[in-house]
Amino acid sequence: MTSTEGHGLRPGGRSARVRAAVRAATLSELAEKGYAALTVEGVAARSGVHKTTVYRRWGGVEGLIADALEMAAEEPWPIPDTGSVEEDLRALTRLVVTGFTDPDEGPVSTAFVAAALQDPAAAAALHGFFASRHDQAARIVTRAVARGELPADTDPAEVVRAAVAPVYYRLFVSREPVDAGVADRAAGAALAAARAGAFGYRG
Amino acid sequence: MTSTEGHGLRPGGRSARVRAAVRAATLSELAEKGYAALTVEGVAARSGVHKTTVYRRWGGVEGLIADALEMAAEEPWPIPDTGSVEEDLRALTRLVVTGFTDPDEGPVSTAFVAAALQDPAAAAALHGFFASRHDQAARIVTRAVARGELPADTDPAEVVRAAVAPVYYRLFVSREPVDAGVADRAAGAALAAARAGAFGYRG
DNA sequence: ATCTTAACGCAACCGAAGTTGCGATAAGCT
DNA sequence: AGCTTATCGCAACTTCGGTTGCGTTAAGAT
Repeated sequence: MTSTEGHGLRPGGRSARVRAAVRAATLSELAEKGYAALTVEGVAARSGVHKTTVYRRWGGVEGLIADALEMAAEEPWPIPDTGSVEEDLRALTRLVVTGFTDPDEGPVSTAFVAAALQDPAAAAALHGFFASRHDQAARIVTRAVARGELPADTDPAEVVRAAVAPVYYRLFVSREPVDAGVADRAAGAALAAARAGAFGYRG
Repeated sequence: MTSTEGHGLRPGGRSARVRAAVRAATLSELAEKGYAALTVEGVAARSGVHKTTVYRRWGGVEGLIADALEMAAEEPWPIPDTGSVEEDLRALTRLVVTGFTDPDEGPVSTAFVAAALQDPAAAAALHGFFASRHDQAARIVTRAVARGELPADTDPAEVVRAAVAPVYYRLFVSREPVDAGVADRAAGAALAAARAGAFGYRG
């Protein structure tokens, strides 16, 4: 865990290639067939790596997901910085909407949530992923506080959660359609609550 | 679909017994082992019904979930009515928290969300379930509007969504712990936004 | 009471996911 | 270059979820 490539005990040429091939194949399989149809044999066939190797190094489907999640958590996020909290929050919630409705990345993102619901390791990985996202997105709020747009004792991560939560709620719980309008209203509501001081560290 | 028991073509004694036994076994299995471990064979063994019968009438695991969901959607919900929106909303979000963290009903509720993520039929059933819940909970807001506690053009269901969404977000997406405090803050934020007019039908 | 047939039980079968033991390959070290 | 051993490929096996064909039971109608 010291370097970027810190999983295998022998991270040299062959193992690295195997790892990269399996990771890529996992993402492709998820994008095409979704989580329900993700199988070790499918990933093995697509990657050209033998299935026993995949079973040994990743343990199974859950391991593949967890690995892909850790990879996804590392790459940074284009946090908006327009100079206005309102615009920033709207851009943020719209980013979430596209991330889950886009034909390319949508199935993959959805697969992460689905996997977390069935495997503790994937759940832990997802927790880490969103902790990272909260950290990054919180800057939107801290900047707004610095500009005096929001109360000084506002909890940044809490605003972020309130903004994006309704989008996720419709996507995965109530199963209602989501679009840019939903994103905008969610961002607006979170902002209104923040302005009213609802996200202060003391109630 | 005319009567309460409207699925089988021959709803008489035996079929009804089979149906009830399978439904009960499904809920028990979900509560004990969770959705990931839910199998037709397990339900068949526990219910005393042969597995071929279960496969024929329910089609598979997804059908079992969808059936259980429809059953759950029918039973009403103890919507709070304390006379204060703030108290009502808090009670509502707390109801959600206990519904998913309680050792008994928690795994079953979670299973419904998990199943919807993998099967379109379960997703449709879950959508219907929450549409019903929104309808029932909206009364909290309509009463508040009638009392003059909230703006007249407030969208009731939108307030409900905003109140409960952060709880679900932590449960299934960010994987953060939830308790009564989280429930109270989520209700408070939704209320603050509603008072500010963020849930008016016109932006 | 009798008859028709939908619904169920049963046993055998099929296929794919997951496991195991062993031999082959190639990192990484001297 | 040569050696050691972690890692991978391979084939056979096991297990279990799911399917099929057929005989049996009992619901519902006359």
